Amino acid sequence: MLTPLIMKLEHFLPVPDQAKEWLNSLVLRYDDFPMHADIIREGDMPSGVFVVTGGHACRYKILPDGTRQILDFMFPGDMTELHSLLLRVTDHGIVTLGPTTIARIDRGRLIAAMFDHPVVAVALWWNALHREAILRERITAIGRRSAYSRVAHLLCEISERLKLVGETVDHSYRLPLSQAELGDALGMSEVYANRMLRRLQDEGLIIADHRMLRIPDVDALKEAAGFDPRYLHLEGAPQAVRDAVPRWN
Amino acid sequence: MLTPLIMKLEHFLPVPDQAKEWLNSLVLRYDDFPMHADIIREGDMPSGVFVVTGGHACRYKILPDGTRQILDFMFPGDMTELHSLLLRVTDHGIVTLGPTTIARIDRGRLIAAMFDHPVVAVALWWNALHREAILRERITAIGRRSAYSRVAHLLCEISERLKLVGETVDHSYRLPLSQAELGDALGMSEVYANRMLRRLQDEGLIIADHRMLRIPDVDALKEAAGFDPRYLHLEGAPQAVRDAVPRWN
DNA sequence: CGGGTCATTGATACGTATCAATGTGCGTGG
DNA sequence: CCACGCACATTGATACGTATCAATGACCCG
Repeated sequence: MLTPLIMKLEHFLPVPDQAKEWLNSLVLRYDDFPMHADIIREGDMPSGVFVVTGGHACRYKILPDGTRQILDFMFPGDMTELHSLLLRVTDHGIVTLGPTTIARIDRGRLIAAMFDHPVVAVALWWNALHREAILRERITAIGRRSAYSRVAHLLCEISERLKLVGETVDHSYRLPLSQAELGDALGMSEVYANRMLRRLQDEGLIIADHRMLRIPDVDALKEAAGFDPRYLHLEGAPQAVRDAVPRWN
Repeated sequence: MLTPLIMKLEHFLPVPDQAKEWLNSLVLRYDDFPMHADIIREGDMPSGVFVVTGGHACRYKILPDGTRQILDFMFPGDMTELHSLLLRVTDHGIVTLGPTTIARIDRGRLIAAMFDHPVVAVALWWNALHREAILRERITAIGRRSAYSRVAHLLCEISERLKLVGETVDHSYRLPLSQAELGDALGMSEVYANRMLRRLQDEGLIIADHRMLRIPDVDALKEAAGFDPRYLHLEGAPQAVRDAVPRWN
């Protein structure tokens, strides 16, 4: 079931039951991947659209010298774009962070029938803008924030994103990353990522045990991170869009 | 006229004359801005869609400590997304780098009538993917490349992007940036950006005078940059899309 | 119970920021 | 037409953030 995707879209705009069923009907099949399995390799002919329905993955690039940059995370509800239709090769790979389930989507029907379900089309469009905003914020973080703030910032972002799909319980969640992966995502070394995490703990901003993370004082962590959640655009659709929905059905 | 936008889209897919006229008919008016003028300020209610038709601008964010990160450049032919329709506030500003002309687009007609011109819809979609790929590559560069490679890489990217809209003459072009702006785009200080440019010159990889830039040996510069142009997706539409176009008209 | 992945810590090297000063070109007003 | 001011480029000296290397410890799974 595409439940996480629907949960996410509903934060933007209420999705009618009929459209939910339609979305679910686009699933061709579900595939399970083990930890650290490539779903897409850079330079592949892009494959179809898919949605993460369980587990966690990330987009990444490998540089000539072998280092890796993680570009973005894919949590439940996150999906790939239509690269598959419009491009000849992918410019990045996607790898699982742990055991992961994806739903493969019928691309043709998705495109063709989005016209029949404008609510969904609009919600997916919002989703694309949301994703792009996350990329921009990552650029800002890596370019201009200290390592310390960057780690804090990413922890805030992950918290918000997991909350969208119900993977947090009051400001604590299971962090689906190793410290090496955290470093690769933030453009720093594994060792330094460790030190920044440690400092956040020592200062009481987070409580981490194994990979369970608790944020005792959200505002304090946001302060350290310079985190302003507006870039995630979680306020829901503007009134003009809500007003237009009935006309679309 | 939206000539630069059309030039760019045609690198992806031939655009019928009729669709070109239609695109041009969407322009509500043209606005001129002087150097260093804000077109959009962060936190504004997003304004409509616009296309840069002359001059150069950039998207940016300002951090709490006053530093700036430039997120992306907007060259002729580059346009804003439909933030205006779906979001409540913008998450970044847009400022001109020099005197700049923009074409304001009739958003309503753009959306409504894209259905009538699927070729344009698809080309604009490609354009969005192209832009997103640039953001991902910037993350990679800032996160994992040395300052030296980053500068070289950006010079390569700008060269390719300006070539798309006819602003290069065999591997030389006018760089529309100050060194401070270069630093802000690449997450480094102005002083260090200067030093890396200088080193590129000393090593004969670029020839720069004022803001005219010549690349005497493109392959050498690409080598230093670790630049692989595939991420720009300039190969044009896959055959499947080209085949579908006649059906859409 | 052994081997592997992941977390942790210390010592040291190096890339890049910062501060401060000087140089260069250019537009503007007197 | 010159002189001034201003933005931008350049350079040197120094401080500091972060990478790297290397070793040890903790945990998990088969």
